[in-house]
Amino acid sequence: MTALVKTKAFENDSAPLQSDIIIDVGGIVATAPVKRLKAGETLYVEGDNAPYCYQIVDGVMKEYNTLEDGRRQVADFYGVGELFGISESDKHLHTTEAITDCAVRCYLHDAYLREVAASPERSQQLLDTLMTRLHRARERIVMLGRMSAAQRVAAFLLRLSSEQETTNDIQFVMSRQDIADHLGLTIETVCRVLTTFKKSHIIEMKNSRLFDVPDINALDDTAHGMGTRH
Amino acid sequence: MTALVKTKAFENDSAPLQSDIIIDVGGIVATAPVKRLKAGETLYVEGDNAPYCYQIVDGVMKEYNTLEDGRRQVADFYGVGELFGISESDKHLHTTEAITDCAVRCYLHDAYLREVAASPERSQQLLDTLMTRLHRARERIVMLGRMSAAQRVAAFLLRLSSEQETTNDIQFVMSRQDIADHLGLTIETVCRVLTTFKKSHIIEMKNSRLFDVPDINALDDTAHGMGTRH
DNA sequence: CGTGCAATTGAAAGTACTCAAGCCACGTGG
DNA sequence: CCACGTGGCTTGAGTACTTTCAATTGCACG
Repeated sequence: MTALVKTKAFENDSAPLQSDIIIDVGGIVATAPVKRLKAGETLYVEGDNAPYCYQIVDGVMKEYNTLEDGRRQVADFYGVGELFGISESDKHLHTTEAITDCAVRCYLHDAYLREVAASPERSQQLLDTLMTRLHRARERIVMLGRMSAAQRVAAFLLRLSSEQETTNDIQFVMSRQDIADHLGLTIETVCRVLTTFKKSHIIEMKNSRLFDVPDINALDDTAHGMGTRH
Repeated sequence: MTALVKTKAFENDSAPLQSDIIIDVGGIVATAPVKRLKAGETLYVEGDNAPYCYQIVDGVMKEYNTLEDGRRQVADFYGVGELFGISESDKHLHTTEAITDCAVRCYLHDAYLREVAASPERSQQLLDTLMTRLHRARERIVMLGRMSAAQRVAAFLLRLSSEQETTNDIQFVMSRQDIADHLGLTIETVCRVLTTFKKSHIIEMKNSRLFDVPDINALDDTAHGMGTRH
């Protein structure tokens, strides 16, 4: 349950990072350097050599592909504790960029895999991570293939909501463009759907990145209920 | 390089299965029972307990999800040699059905994972399989999120083409409905796109499931070229 | 108070969908 | 042998939803 919400990173550099969430994946945590990124900074680009894989210590990152014509498809957002860049064999297959200021632990790819191979538990752990990612990807395939704009946005809000323990609020860090690129929609459609939700009193917009959801079930109905594709 | 093409399974039950392609994944091949399925038969349904994972010995299968309203999203097609059902933790997450007559080797899920855990190479092998699946899934996410109907169909034909070593022909076993459910389109849209391709002389339809592609580059251009979503 | 970027709204166009009907190959029964 | 029914595929007409293009508004910042 990672939170794709704003954290207070860098407000005080001596403040403890949320490293209690970090599992020592290979006994290599101690030696793994931590890299800090400013919001908007790119960690690596699709096609780059992939000597490292990474685990988020603080912040939120997005992983995306750019098409020939400049459109983007955001594969996933990662929050604190999540590992990424591991599934790339040799070259990175995505571009990964910090949405907020971030801190990431860098593991040498080879060393990491060696550690994994040497330990059944760690192997199992990585296997679980990959399987989870695969499930997430498959869910998104269903979403992109078969759900309407309203359903996609509702499902996305639901995901955000489930990832934070706050009562009824949804606070998030990604832009409308990021959301659109994640859901396979345009920014305008995302806006219009949100406006519709607001008018239907499914959500209340405290500000453009902080919503209140008085009745989460209404949102859930929207995500799963009627509304064919198109 | 699995072939999602018609095989001559069951024409002669004593004919050697294409088991030369089968890698002995765990020394458990010898003891793994082989199950035979008629075309259209369901191996397991979403939500079933998942005691086994499977590897295709012969035939082509499809793995899909059914939505509340009856629409389907085909996650993937599997051909000879491919392993599936492994990423499910406890319950199956998809329904899997034989498209052609099939033969599948059944591995006890737990035993298989134990074998994997005990062997670094096998572990690596499974890791590779999962990573490949993840890449495939991500490619499909881009496709479903950002590509037009024509691009999706072209990309699908390209995949089929690359999976068979025949000169210019594309022979396949899945129905228009399967294709539509795989690409997130309707059966009518698939037909119309194919008709367009035929009129543009990008393909020639020898019969409804056997096409000729005189110029594969034209198809490639269609898959990657212009044609925004909507 | 202007500047710049993000978000929102409007109007028009386009793509893919729905519904409905026609076509074709094939198997069955008279 | 042929009429008939079935299932898969194709085509047509009209519609609905999303996109595109073009402003406009809102908000933070200097």
